[in-house]
Amino acid sequence: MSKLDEKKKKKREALFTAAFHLFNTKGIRQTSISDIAHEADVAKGTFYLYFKDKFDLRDKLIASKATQILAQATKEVGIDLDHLDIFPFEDAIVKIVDVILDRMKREPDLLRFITKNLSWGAFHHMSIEDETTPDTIEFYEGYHRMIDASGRRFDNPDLMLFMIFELVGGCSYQVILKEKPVSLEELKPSLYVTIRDIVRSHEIV
Amino acid sequence: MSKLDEKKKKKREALFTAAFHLFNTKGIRQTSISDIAHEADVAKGTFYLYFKDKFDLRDKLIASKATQILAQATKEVGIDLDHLDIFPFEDAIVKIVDVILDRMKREPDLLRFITKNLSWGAFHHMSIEDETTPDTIEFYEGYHRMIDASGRRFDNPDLMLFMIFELVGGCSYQVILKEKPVSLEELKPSLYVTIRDIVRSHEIV
Amino acid sequence: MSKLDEKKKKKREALFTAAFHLFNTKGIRQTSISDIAHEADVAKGTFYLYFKDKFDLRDKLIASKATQILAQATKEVGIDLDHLDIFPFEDAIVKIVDVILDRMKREPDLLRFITKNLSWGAFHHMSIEDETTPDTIEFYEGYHRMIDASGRRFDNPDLMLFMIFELVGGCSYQVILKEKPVSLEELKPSLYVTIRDIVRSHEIV
Amino acid sequence: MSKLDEKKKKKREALFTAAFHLFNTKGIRQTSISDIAHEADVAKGTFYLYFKDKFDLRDKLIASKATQILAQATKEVGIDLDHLDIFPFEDAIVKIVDVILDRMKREPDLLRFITKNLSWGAFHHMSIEDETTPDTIEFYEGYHRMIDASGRRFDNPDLMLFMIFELVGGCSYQVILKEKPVSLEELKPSLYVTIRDIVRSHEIV
DNA sequence: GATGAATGAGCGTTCATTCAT
DNA sequence: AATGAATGAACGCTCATTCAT
Repeated sequence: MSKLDEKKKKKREALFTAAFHLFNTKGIRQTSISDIAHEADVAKGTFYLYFKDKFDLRDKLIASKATQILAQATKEVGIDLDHLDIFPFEDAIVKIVDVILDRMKREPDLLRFITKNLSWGAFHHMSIEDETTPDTIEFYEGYHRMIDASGRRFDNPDLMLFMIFELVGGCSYQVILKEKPVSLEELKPSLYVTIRDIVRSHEIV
Repeated sequence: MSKLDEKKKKKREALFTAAFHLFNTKGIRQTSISDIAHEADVAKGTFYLYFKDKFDLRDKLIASKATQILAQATKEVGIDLDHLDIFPFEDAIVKIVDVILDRMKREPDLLRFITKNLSWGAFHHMSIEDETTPDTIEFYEGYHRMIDASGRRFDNPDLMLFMIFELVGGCSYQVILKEKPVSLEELKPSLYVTIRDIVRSHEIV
Repeated sequence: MSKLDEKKKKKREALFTAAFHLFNTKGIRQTSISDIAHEADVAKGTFYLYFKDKFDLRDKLIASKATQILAQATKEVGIDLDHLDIFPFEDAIVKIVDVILDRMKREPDLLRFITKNLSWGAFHHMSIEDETTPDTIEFYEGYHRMIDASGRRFDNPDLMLFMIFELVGGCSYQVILKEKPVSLEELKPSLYVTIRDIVRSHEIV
Repeated sequence: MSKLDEKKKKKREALFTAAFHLFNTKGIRQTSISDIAHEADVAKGTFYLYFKDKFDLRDKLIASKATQILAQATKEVGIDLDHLDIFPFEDAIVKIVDVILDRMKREPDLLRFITKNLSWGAFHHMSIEDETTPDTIEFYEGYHRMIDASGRRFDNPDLMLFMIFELVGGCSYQVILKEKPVSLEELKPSLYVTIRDIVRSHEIV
């Protein structure tokens, strides 16, 4: 990568960082492009060299963050697709969710930002675009490979994932950020039982 | 109610209707107070006699709509709190959800508007404020009375409701509005099985 | 007219005056709406209550000025439509042109502003809109009445007027503002001869 | 001419062509230097190596186009300055105008562009600058040579040319582009009669 | 000479809010 | 209570111009 390209990457990164901070601090609506540029230490016009507008930036930011979270969680769990029998499928899913929830607990800003904006649709079609990094694996693909490796059959794996996704997403926001109606540690057992129920109820025996 | 009070009620209603229409048509951000006043056929200044600002109106609109939906659904299902044994508790919940989902299917605007904004927190603390009408029953209270009447015991009824709420809310948005990843009719069986699973897993036997 | 309407009229007038001055001083391109509002002593936002944008104002200004000039000139010449035989048709036209040229000489700003923008098309279709004042007569109509009253016949009165119009308009700009290639007094005889030639060449004998 | 000079000429030409196209398509005001550079396939910075700004380019473009039109028309008419008696002076002028009008009819973009911007002053002082090509003759000079060759005397040849110029310029714009108030073919006879009238009225007998 | 990333002043426009009527 | 003209801060965005490469 040339020196100039590196500098461009830096600027883009700076805008990302600044925007993420401001979106979380003041909310997206109260954050002006001026604010972002100022915080990123670039001129206002520079913003427009990288993003169409505030919402373009937001979308790219979400895609980038969400992909990264999923990739990192999957990696951290250390699933071995070749020996998934040791590791029952449900356990793998629950573990990934657990890792993600813990991370969200540590980084509530990330949660606040992601949950408000990420949905199944966005996720499903998320073209990881130019945010792809070497260690990014496409989560959705990985999920299907996990199912194949598990040797089990499900009537509608997409629906199954979707329901887990929405359940986890919906619950975690309230619980982690407001501790309402219960704390995260209180939620987990119930949540994981339900995840297992969802998996079980979709299995074809 | 005096003539004047009636006229005021009308203005307020007109503002509600106009706002609901515009929020759904152009989105809340692109809707100005000017737009709302214009569509409601009142002067701009009049808006401020009824609402603090656009978001005040939105919040009151949500509370009003959500309460009304829940109340109407509960009523339509015709639960007899004195004979809930005839009517197993899970069936009551599922029925209510079913009625709501069907209504949302018919009124996607309502869904779009509500889901984007309503969450457990909002719901739980929803001060029904001045929107209460004689036939509005507080859903949350009703829920607890249903549990009492069922004669069964649950470890954390609030958490149980919360999980059902988030699951249904999260899934319905995507499914009804985008038919992704499945159609509403395909979702229902899985969803209802999971709701029953949630109820069962919270029961103390 | 109510007091409020009067105030509105004043504001509009102030914007007109300010814009006319600035357009002539700095040119239309270099004049910002901010400038106009500032000079008119109104807030920037007020501008938009009266005009769509700078060019809307310009168009209305042109229509207003042009109509007024033509009306005033026609009036000043004191043509008696009932006794146009005393006053040969050519003489009437030349007299009107003469009055206008003299006025333009006195008010070069007006010339600068009008000539750059006014053309046959604009003139012909000039809906005098809301600029109409009691003493404004539609020049175009008046022209046709003059022809009728003259008792003479022309093959294409519109073309005749058009040619005179373009000739006078084109020549006057350069001559009055730059005194190139001749002075106004040197131009007049040639110009009037040509106007008479144009009239003569269109007459059906 | 060296290879490098040729390349430079090409760039300049490309900028001219791009600008002419864009000025006609979107209007001069809506055309940015960025647009021009992009369409000409050169970098934005390169623009400044050839022109001071947008208006510098425009002026040079006008000069170039106008000169070329006049030169080409004069050439096409094939006036023989040594035998102008065969070819009465009026006929020469009318012929040149005729050739130009026909060309404008075929290339309305050219007309739109030229007329809006060219006037006697611009023309008279048009320093043909670096646009001169071997076959370009200075029209203004040529005009005076034509008069000399005709053996006739005029009181003010410059004024005469000026009036013809403004008359033709003013009329052609409306007529060719809008066909108002008459078509080009309907205009021509009247226009040519008036041109001859102008010439005659300036002749010293 | 050519490039195009970066700049930042400046523009048009919107709009919540006020207040005299 | 109702109005809607007036305000002016604030915003998104453009773009001519510069300059390091």
